[in-house]
Amino acid sequence: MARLPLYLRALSALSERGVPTVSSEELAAAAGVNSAKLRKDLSYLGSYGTRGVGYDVEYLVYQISRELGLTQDWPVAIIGIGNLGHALANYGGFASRGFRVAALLDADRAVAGQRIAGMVVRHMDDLEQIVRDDHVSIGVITTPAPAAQGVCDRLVAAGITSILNFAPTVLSVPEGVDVRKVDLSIELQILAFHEQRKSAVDPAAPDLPAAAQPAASPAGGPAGDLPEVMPA
Amino acid sequence: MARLPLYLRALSALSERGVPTVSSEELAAAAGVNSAKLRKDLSYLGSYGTRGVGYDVEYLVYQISRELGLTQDWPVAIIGIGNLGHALANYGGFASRGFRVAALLDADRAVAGQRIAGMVVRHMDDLEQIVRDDHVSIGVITTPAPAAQGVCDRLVAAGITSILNFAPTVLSVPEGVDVRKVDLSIELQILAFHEQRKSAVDPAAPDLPAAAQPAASPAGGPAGDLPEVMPA
DNA sequence: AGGCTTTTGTGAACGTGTGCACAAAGCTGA
DNA sequence: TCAGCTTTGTGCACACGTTCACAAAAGCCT
Repeated sequence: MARLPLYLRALSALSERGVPTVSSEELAAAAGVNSAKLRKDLSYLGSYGTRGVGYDVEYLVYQISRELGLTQDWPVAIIGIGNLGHALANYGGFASRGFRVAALLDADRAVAGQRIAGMVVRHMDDLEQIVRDDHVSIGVITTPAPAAQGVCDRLVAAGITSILNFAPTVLSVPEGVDVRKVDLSIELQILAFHEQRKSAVDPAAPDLPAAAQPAASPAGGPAGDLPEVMPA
Repeated sequence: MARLPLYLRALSALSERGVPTVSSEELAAAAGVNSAKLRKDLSYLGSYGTRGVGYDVEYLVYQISRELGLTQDWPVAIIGIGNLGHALANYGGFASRGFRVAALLDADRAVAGQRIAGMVVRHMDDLEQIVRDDHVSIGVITTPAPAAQGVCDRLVAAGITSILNFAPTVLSVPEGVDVRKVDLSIELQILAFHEQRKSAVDPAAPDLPAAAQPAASPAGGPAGDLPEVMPA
């Protein structure tokens, strides 16, 4: 389940405060979910609670860590050392939970060779060798969108089956390869959508702005030209 | 719907290539979804397709942009100018679609005053004033986790009702405020989970490691001490 | 020892989202 | 004008995730 990491984080916080046991109600509140859902999720791992008492925090932390595979470490390669790749390389959150940044790669030979976060950036040419030698199991793509699919293909060909994609593209991968995507502009657009709904009292935008009539569409127009219609 | 931004991106790409119309089948493939689902999503906006032909690309781009509220621009404030905040400030993906970084803020007076991405970083003390004067409608939290809830509360008090949270915490907000979260380590943990499942042939970790027996738990232990059990 | 309280684990109802399949609609060409 | 082809829009069934509600279990207090 995709909620286990959330529970794990809440449990870790409790653990640091020295709390020995926690009820499903408390833990659910901390994770922001329904308590019945939480119990069902945990029961999927086995019966690790004690009725009338709750769950043993330390024990549950271990069980979830094990289920998530965090008892081993996962070497991660970051491909594309631009703004975001740079930030991720320096991000402390990786190492804290079983993830280790094993390699940084970039297609630009001016970037390759630089030291970032204590590591030397390698060139894309070495991708296959690095993946093999360092047993990299997870690839993080932080390249520009046009390069993402090509990088993805090379990662898959090199044997990687888990990819975290920050590039704003839909990656196509063969069966058996997991891709998760993080897309900032999509998140913002969803927020904008809801924000607009809240202030829906304003005069609604016209359904058929002259600039966007479907009839006689310019067809070949080099586009990018969003109609600049700005409702009042 | 949360898929509209995906469609919009695919449509924009088609638009740039000068494609005049597109069928639900093609667009669905580009967005990586089922064609029936796509048609249903689009029909929710109204009947903008032509049977036997497909959808007019430019027209649909406009309709979706309007639905998402992208025909107006949304001033965004980034709070917490660390690695990630720095990267986001320089990220071009914001401006490209109706979003404008209106302000950068940080609690550290050594950071406030610096110029980043052509803007002067302001101090947190000015948050309320900045939100009011610049009509900021979306707050992006890139602070460390412990500071996130406090920042969130101040944003909400200042009148912001949409928050994009990068800090690894569950934010609690009053009714009517939308929070979306982007959590790198959760994404990685989900990948690790599936990765472990794939290689599930390895000798399973023990169910009851001595280090994590629930009986006689150390209780007050200052935790953070994940059992260091590493199966084999 | 036995009843009372607390809390888990889960059966069952509910709601939502997904995908199939097909009729209606529009275009094209003769 | 009309037949035939293409593609949308949607009714329907299904599967999944969510939530309620409660019985069984465990601890505690008298």
